Amino acid sequence: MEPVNGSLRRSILDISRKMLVDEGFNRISMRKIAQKVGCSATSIYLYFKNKDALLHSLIEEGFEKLYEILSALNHPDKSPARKIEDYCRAFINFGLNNPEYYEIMFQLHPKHMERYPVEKFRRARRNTNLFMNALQELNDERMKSPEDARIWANVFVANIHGGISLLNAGRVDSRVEREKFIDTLVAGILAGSGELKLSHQT
Amino acid sequence: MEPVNGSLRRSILDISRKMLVDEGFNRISMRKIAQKVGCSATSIYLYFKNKDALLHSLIEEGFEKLYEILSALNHPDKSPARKIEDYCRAFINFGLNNPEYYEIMFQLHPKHMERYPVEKFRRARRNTNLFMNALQELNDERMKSPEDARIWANVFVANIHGGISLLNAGRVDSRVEREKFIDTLVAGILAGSGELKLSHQT
DNA sequence: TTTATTTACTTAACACCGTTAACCAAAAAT
DNA sequence: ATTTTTGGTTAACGGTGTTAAGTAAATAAA
Repeated sequence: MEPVNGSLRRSILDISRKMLVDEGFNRISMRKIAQKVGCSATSIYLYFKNKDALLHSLIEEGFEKLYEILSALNHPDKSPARKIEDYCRAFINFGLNNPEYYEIMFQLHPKHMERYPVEKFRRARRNTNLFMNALQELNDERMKSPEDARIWANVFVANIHGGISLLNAGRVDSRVEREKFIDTLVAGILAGSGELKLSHQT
Repeated sequence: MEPVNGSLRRSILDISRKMLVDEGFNRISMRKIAQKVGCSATSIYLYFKNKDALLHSLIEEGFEKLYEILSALNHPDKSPARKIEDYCRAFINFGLNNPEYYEIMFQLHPKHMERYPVEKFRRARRNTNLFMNALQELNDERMKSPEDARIWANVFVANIHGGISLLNAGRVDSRVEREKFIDTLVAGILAGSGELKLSHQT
């Protein structure tokens, strides 16, 4: 059975992406991908070294997608404080709206990331760098040095990640309203780094 | 081959716990457990409904262990602010020192948690409740209602979890010193909820 | 004391999984 | 016309969680 599309590699990626979004990461198998693509399971190995390498392509797509969203918020005539809050909320929305993408981007076991190419890691870091740049623009006394801004940027991402992770895992107390949790999470993140405040009170 | 210990269930749990700590969650298999225990793989099903149920016992152990650590810090003549910081640091240490336990407690895919007993969930929540109680003791204006304290307690745990998760996954920028990251994380968490400050500046 | 039943386990098997080795037909190059 | 490369295939290995059926020993009932 020939793939409709002449490029088998492209078909494999398209089907894998769809299966990831529809059924989730842990329901994907080489044989199931192959069956949907219309080729043998081993043909996938002609274009991807192994299952992890295939996954890495999807992970990269995820980080690119996130970066598209975040970098679009980086408008010159926006205050750095506002940028940071926008980044936070957009990041959270991305994580909640794309839980399967988010899982492989941030929750995948380190074992599967050992061979993630350095260059892809570098590109993924651009997302954290957006936070870092905005934090430096703040001219806050705690963020004077780039090193401090880098630390805080990583802490911001960690805090956001923690919220998304617990929400997606259903581990936030069910008596806590989702929206209030998110608002409080963002408020806490912003306040944590100095004098940042929510742009609109709830 | 008889298990040394007359209670097979106990032996299975002991071996599973050791394999979890030594080799990690995803290297555990029913057959490998059985081989080490000295019984057949299917014998495990006499005492645990399936692999998830076995895992749930270990998860529960993890939450009990964490609660022992945290509740020991809940001394009456300690300021609530100090309690909260101690909780944060002890929580983080637990996560970093017991990454395999932490993984199944907080990172396990929801699919594997669907049948986690409600009663065990309730016991696991005692950890968040420690934060909640301390936050209420603060008498901060933002924490007046128990509802607000509950939200903030969940946000605190989310922030802590985010840090542990990224550290254990090796996803914190390698140029950021581990200790500084943790200090900044804790400082951010404490500052986020109001006027809390680190007990000792770094 | 003999028979029946329960207890505590085992072996065999099913339907999957990622991955490798060996093979093969058609296209391209020599 | 013959060799080589391209782009796939099938078969197989050693694993996985789980279920069904069988079995030997201990216990209970007759």
